[in-house]
Amino acid sequence: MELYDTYRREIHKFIPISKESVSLYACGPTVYDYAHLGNLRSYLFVDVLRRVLELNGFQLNHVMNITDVGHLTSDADSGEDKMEKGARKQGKSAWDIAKFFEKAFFDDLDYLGIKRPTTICRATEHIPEQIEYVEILQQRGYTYQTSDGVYFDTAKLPSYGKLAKLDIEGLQAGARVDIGEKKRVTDFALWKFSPDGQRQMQWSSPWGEGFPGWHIECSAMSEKYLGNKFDIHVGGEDHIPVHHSNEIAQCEGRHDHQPANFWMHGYFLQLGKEKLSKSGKSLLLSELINQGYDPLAFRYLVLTSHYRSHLQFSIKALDSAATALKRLTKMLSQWPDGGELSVEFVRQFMQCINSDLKTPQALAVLWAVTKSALSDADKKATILYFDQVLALSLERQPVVETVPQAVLDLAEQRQQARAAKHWQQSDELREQILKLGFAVKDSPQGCILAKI
RNA sequence: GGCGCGAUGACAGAGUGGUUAUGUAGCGGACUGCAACUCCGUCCACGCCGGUUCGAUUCCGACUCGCGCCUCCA
Repeated sequence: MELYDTYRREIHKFIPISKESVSLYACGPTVYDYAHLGNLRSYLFVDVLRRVLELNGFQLNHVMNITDVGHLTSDADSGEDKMEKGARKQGKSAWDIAKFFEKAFFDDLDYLGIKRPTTICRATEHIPEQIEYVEILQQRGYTYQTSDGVYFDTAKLPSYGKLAKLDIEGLQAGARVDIGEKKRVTDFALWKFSPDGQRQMQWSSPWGEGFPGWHIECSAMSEKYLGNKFDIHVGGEDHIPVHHSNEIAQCEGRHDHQPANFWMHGYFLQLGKEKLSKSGKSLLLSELINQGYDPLAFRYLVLTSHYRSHLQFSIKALDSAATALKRLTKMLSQWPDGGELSVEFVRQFMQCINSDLKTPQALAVLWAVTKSALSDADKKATILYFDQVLALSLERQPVVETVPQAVLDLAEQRQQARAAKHWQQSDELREQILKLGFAVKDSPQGCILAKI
């Protein structure tokens, strides 16, 4: 299979380091708030990647971090701590906040059919590893200290910023934030001293009481669980210029090479003209579920676009995805089991997904199967094979609704009216049933009631 | 201000130097008491101006517009 590597800006054949398993590190959430739909798109991308690798026969060693340390509100290493701010707002401890939003995050992943990583690691549970990492960088001469922390000296690394094609001079000139005591705009904190007053989260270190910088946790934990060279590192596109550039710098500072063979990035979901963000506009999966949407309709919508292009979210687009998904599950539920895979369609499907995860084309293959000359049983078997990657739960039976007695009574009355050809009365009864939230569909076997 | 990316039909979104996905919506028809569902058929596109070419939506250049990052962010 072939995957796009941001570092080389090219598609390359994927060859794992070990035949035993694929090592995959995914940047996880900072758990100080709910994940919005944009965040979730990124985890859907990782899930598709993982399922495609698995369908190709690879075992996965999938590690994801949970950033439960506060850090600061800006990459300029200044401003207020997000976690502590959230804690103060809600009157809870920073630790409680982290635990609460971590659970909410995994609930969302479950709704979307996203597989859990094989290893989940929390930043607060790996403080010694992070301190050790900084110590080694210090010994190797890549750090300097200011009044508020220990910083990585990016000037010591000629290759700094290659991933993002950063123009250091340009950044320096165009910087919109005060760089404080930092020597260079791209320098970043490895360890921060506790500011005035006590923080809820702080630890002792060779440099004093404080807390780790944002980027060091990923370097320390990926190395602990996957070694200093692993197969794939994934994250959102926003991580390219800062977070991942800094992770590479840290690894090069310690090992003289960058940590991953492939860097893959999921692109943003956009809401109209506005970008989703945690501080500004946000849209939650739980809101859609409360409005009656199947969460997997969102998954379908995400699959209709390629992970490396922006996706314009709208309720209209979600509706069209929901309709398409409903039609598919309905079709599948009416087809018999026991069919055989279509070798040709499976080949086409694999060709799509193995070519840098082309899920839009893969869905087109799926629809081609539904319209093909195959038997219904073979169509079903083939499509369910695809569903190992799509994970749209296409095999589920349509939900059996509990219909209130009042609705059943009205439906019975309507049947009688229809039998008597009292069409006007029949239509009025249908209106009444509709107001109670049920649609009426007549069939030769009687009428079918479906919740709207 | 600096760096990068993109402009495809009503919407979302693929792809391609000539045969122009896919889904939803629309339209026409079948079915239905009327609908819904389903089925059959069908319309609509490649921002603008030049260039290369037998031929460009696809390649190159300018322009216009939009977006992302350089604050938080997936």
